[in-house]
Amino acid sequence: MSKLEHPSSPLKAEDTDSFEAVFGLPLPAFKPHPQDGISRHDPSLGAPEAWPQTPGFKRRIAHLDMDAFYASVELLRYPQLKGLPVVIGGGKKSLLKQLNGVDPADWDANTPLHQFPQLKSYAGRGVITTATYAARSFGVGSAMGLMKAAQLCPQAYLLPVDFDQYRHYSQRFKEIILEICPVMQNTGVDEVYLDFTHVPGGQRENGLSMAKLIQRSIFQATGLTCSIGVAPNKLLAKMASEFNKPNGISILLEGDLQSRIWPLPCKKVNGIGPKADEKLKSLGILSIGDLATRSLDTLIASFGKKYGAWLYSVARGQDDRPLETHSDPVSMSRETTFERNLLVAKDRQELGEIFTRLCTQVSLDLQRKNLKGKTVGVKIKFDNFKTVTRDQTLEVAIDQAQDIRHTASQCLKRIDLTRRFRLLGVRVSSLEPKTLDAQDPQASGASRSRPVQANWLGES
DNA sequence: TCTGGGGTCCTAGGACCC
DNA sequence: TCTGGGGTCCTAGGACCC
Repeated sequence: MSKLEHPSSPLKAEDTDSFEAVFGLPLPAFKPHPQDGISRHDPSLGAPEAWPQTPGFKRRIAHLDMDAFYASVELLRYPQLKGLPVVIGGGKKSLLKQLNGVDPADWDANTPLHQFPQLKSYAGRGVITTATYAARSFGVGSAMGLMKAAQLCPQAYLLPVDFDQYRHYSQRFKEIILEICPVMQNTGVDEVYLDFTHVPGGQRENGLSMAKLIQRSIFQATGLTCSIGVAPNKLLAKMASEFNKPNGISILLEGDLQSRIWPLPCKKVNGIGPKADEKLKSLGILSIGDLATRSLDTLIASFGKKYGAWLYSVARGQDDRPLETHSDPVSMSRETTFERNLLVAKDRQELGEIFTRLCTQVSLDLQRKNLKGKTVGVKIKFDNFKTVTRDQTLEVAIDQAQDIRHTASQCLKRIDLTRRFRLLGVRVSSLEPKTLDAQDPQASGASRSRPVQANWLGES
């Protein structure tokens, strides 16, 4: 932190002069901050959608990733757990409550350690969502079953997920960022892409100054740390943000491709998952450098036209995707894994209640976002983990729970349910904004035309 | 006592239309 | 009477991401 240029050093002339030369405007949306004199974005003047591609400007794209976000937020609330192994788990709240008789709602910064449940006293389904770094050193991590984690680290404390809290901190750190760099792409609660290219000071030290400023501003405002990678594009920035975790910054230049990217295993690329990685390995391609030795034709022959061509460009560090500063939701869904596998013939009542609850939740989610959708679908995961989906598209978009439930039960009828299953899900897609015109007769059309008949659960 | 929940995007076949 | 060829929409499944 000793070499910080911000906030004390004045803005250099080149930062603004070139901006003015390009836009013919004196930095309309930026003005010096009264405290440090650094130009900050003024939200009241509106944010640009994206920077223009400008010859002479080095594209400087950052990827910012909060460190162990959920777990770190929990540690802010329960500092007595700091330094100890803690996992945030998908266990049901009621289960956690049973473990030691203390309701998580009653925890606070003074709760003694013995009132937090530990993995060793947990029995049931569920996986880890996030683990603190102390817990990760035992080999436990995201997506691992809680029971398996209990074997590796029985003394780890187990906390329930609290999405409201995470969303709150998510908004907070993104507000901080937007004050400094207004071109931001949301890619989840705990990470964003940023475009420093034309932000005043964004080119300084190839983006290091700006990354430091953002990192420190977030820490001062929230007490949370993050890691930032800055590179010529999103592909490389994403990888760079992992180089120096936690609380690190990595700056990647064009010339660093061979030395810093090629040695990495293919799996590190955002978009190469377990399946593709297996296939690459079977072809003798272990590292990104290996990938770069293969011809375009070879890769297309093995992976298809689109994915093969994408792999070819990935190996060369090429990626010209712009940041997407807006996105409309495509679908909304709710699903749940039961505490035990259920059978329609035996568990009709329980399934009916779960089904209704899922439809109601999706309906409320849609209404909260002022959306409705034309396609309704269901998902079943059987006891053997085979997943099937069915969906149906309606003439009119809907958002009411009973309409969703009616269409979803039509879908369920098309699935053979003589086998036990572990998960039920309900989804609405083909979303469109809800018209605010209350007079619209179509708004309740689906409900009106709904035939009254027994559905798959034998209810009316 | 294996294996969550909420998403996005892609593919591929069939229906249907011009 | 051989295989015409676009285009779009719908559906099911699957890979991948956080």
